[in-house]
Amino acid sequence: MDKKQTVVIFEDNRHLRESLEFLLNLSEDYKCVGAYPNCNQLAENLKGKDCQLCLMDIEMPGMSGIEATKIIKHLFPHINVLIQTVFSDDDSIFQAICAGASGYILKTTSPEEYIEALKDVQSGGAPMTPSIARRVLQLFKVSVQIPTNEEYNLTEKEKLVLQQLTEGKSYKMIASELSISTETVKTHIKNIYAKLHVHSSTEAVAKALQERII
Amino acid sequence: MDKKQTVVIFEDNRHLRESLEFLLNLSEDYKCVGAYPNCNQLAENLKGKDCQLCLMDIEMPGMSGIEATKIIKHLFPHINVLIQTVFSDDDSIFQAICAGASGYILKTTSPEEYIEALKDVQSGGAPMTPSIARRVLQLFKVSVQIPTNEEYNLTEKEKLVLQQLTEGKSYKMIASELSISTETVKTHIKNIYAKLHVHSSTEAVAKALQERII
DNA sequence: TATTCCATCCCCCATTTTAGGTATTGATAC
DNA sequence: GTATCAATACCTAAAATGGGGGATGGAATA
Repeated sequence: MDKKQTVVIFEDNRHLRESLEFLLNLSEDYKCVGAYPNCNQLAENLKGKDCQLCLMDIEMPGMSGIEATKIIKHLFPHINVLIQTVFSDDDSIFQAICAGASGYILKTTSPEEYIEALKDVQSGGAPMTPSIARRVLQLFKVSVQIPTNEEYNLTEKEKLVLQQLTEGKSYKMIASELSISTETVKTHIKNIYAKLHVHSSTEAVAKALQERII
Repeated sequence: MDKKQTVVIFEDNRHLRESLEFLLNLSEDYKCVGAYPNCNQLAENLKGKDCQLCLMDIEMPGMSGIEATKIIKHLFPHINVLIQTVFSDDDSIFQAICAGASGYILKTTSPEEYIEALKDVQSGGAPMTPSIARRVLQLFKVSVQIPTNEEYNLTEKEKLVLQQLTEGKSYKMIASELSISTETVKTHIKNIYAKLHVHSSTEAVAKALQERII
């Protein structure tokens, strides 16, 4: 790395804030270009600073670190936000991550690990504790998992037809796509409706997409 | 914790496998109830073992640890799978996590950290490195974010109607739901079609659900 | 061999949806 | 004070869809 990474600190505890500033400026790879006790002038504080990384406290008077993170990621998407907090409060850290934070560290962390976490973020990592990671994983699984709703016993052709339906195609288009007559498409769709217990294409598409039957 | 946690090991390197078994049986909290060099008799190996945790190598002759993880999570969803690997190969670890793994550790990890990771998993955590965590985060954001497809300029009423449409309702049902005439519903839907550039309800529903316009 | 299941096609008929319009009201903007 | 737009509603006609049948050949299965 050629140049020092620029860091801005938001931390209401003066002692900690100044310690961090000191620590960063001591290091070879980082320099602190701003340190503030709250986020009430967030935008002005960051404007024109060429800031690459934010150290963000969660609990601060006025705007919370989570709100601030959202705003930063909206105004300056390139800035990585690293949350720092006293207690490992899963819920607020989780919220912070959802708000766009790149990771978090405990304030009880040793100076070496602090710098380590900064490097993790810089190299594209997202430092977080296992319990946070698990929560993220679970959320992720919820939205990605295939809920094994293959229980409708659709045949291969029926799945194909349903697939086409979810792409918004009409009977005619499906027919030509699958090289069968529209009457056959109709028969398949009738059977699909019976199996899914629906009575219209919109219902079928909604069910297929929401339960990922496709 | 009252009883020892039961662990099964899948690891093709005999030396490592036996070391792990030894390490686990030495510990206060774990006992190894099986250790196998591959996953070719996976189901039989786990059946009737009351196994709570699996240590799973990724690279093994025959079935890979990722395949094995999928099968385990399908057959025995309660079992937590902890991936162990020599190199921090982001991609396969990521795949393993998608397959349902609860975390992973490097084989170079010290015995203390090994036990630490096991405890993390047991207490609901998901040990992983920052780089993996970042990838999971990114994927998570991709699947959760609202892709700002508010660019269709739907009015409030139109969004409402579209919402109902995605629930599979007919014009009549929407009309009575929103206490307007079906003719008005029709008008709204015509406008929706024009704005989304679609020509049927299935297309509209597909677009709405896939792009999360709802 | 008989039976069952799947994929294919056809018919009829009622209902729903789509595609053109037009029109009124109220609110907001210029 | 006029223009614009959202929301409301109606009309007509064409097109698509849904629900009820029935029929055939082929493959798998009992």
